Amino acid sequence: MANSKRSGKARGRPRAFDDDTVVGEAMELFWRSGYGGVSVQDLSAATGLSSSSLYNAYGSKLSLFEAALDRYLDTRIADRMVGPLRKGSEGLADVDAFLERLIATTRIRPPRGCLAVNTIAEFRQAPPAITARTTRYRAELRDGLRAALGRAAAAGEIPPETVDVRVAAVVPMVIAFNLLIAAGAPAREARELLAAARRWRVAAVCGEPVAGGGAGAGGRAR
Amino acid sequence: MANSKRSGKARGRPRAFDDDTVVGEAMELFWRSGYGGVSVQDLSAATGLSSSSLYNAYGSKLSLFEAALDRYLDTRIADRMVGPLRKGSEGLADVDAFLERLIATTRIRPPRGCLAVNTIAEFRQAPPAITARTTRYRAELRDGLRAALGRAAAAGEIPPETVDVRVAAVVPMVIAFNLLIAAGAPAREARELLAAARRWRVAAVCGEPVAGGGAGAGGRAR
DNA sequence: GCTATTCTGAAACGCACAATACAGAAGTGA
DNA sequence: TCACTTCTGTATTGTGCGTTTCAGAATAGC
Repeated sequence: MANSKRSGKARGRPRAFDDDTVVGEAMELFWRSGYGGVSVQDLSAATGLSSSSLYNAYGSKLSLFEAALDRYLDTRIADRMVGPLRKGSEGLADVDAFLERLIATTRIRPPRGCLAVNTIAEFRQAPPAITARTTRYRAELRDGLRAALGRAAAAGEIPPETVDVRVAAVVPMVIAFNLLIAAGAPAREARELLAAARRWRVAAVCGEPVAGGGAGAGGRAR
Repeated sequence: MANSKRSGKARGRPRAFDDDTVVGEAMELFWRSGYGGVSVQDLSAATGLSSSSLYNAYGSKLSLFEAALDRYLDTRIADRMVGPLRKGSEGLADVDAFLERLIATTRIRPPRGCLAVNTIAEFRQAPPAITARTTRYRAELRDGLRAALGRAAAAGEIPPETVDVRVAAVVPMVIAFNLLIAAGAPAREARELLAAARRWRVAAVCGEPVAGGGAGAGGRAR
């Protein structure tokens, strides 16, 4: 029944493997090849554990994937990527640094994108346990950007009332960027997208209202 | 050996099904559920053909998928979506109409996105026959946008030297839009992306040059 | 020591899948 | 008519998958 964490008093034969290591290996595997691209045999080979041990500890392939995804969100996203964004001391500069960090992930060969975004792309109708985690990913992203842009507004870098629309525009761009990277699209194309995100970060596009989205072929600039 | 097209002189027992209908049904199925989400049994049930007939006619599930993808690219993309873009008589207005058409696809329930983009997202390392078709998709998109923006430049709507950068920015946005739709993201989020694409289409972002850096945060800054 | 509890490894299970074999049906041209 | 070619349905094959079974090994508390 999926006791991935043993209770405090350890009775019986103790575990011969380290839980953190196994989840970490699984994360790497799922990150590189996707959920469907990794078989239990692959997990067994990578961790050195038999399938019965894996099932005894984690219950199912999907449960192990959930643990790996949690690990990814905790360490890679919450800590490494959006942590500085949320807890930074600057405004727009922190957003720039975040986008720079994103671009840096491009250089890994072969490109594996972002595990959370890959998961969104892979599952057509994801089970609730997965949806909850991809939702968390988007929430982390949104909150981090909102915090940084909030500081930017407080510092007078941007008008405060434009924070929300900026966040709403940048979040999907970040997701799209990662999707393109994982899909093997030319890095040049993906970076065009980030350049656009950077402009959204910087300022309201002049001449056209930031909010509204529609308005046909609205205000022709120039 | 996969005679999906019978030669002119029909000898032997004639086919009892219509090739176009079968490929069309397959396209709908793959579009809705993805390549991995459709089994040969599903195809058999949807078309009314036995698996042996399907294999006799198309050779393999992948070959049938290729035919369905070709059909999709021919009818939905080349004809319906980018046809008016390429052969239109206006400039920016044609681009607007194209984006409007894109938004209209959002209203279909459940959202199935774009078959070509879904394919990009589904295949981690796609076989060459698939890659060739997704590449064609991006080429169609790029050429159509380039044609319309070229007319816009000729009409004086935009500076001619900015055509290429605009195309390079809008194409990934369209792809990203479709990916978000297929992933079940809130339509509102996806439309934020298109709103950004529309601004890229419309004009140089005022105050900031389209290419290169302005205001301290241009594409290459830092 | 004993007993209870928990891990581990080899093997196997059931299932769904893509793909095939085969024999008969249904046409063709001569 | 005949011989020949091509389609079609039933049944089956082989394969890989996630998962389970089970017997034994290892350690805890008593």
